[in-house]
Amino acid sequence: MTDRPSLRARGQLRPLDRSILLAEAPAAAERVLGLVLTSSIGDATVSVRIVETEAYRQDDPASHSSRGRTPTTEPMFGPPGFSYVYFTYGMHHCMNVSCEPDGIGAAVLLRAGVVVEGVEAAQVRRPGSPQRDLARGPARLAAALAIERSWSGRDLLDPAGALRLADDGWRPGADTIVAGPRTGVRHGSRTPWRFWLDGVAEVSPHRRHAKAQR
DNA sequence: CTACCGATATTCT
DNA sequence: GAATATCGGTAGA
Repeated sequence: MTDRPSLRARGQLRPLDRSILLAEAPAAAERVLGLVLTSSIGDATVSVRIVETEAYRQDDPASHSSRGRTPTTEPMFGPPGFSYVYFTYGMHHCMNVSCEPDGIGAAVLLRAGVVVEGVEAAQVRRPGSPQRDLARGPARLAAALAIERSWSGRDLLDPAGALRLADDGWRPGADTIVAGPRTGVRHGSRTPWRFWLDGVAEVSPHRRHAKAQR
């Protein structure tokens, strides 16, 4: 069980080394756990500590990049450390961080976070939500941080950007990271490319795709 | 807790 | 037309 105080404590934010995202998507997805994503979109600043991720690669039928480079999936094919935001089910946005070298279509989906700054602003964006659920799930996380598709393709490692990913000095212990099958995917549902921090209440409940196969 | 369902836009067949 | 990297509601165990 990861102790709760460590999830909320904040040290000095340091810029990330882009090379940590140069890794293959599953390794990059593990490395993103524990990092802090900050949004200064609109008139509020909201930060979350990432506690759940999923890896998507080019040779993977569940990945948006598997059917080639398109204008929407372009950020997945660019250099590591850029945002890829997609719109799905007619109403939800989801946020990814590109990984792997320039030219390869891969990214880490940010599935859940603990709000460590700007709880009040997040509550305004997600009225009626219990605090635990403010960023529990990829579309909820995007909503809490006011991320929409216009924020796709941004460099998250630019310390002056409105959307930025950083390390505040806290890192999860290797023995607190758990892996399992990805949530809601129809193809490739047996690949254990979902990663989360053990025992953290803000991790989203696992949902199988209704017609999951392979 | 699990299971189902409807809402809804973009992309693919 | 059909499918979808989801969510929030309701119903039931």
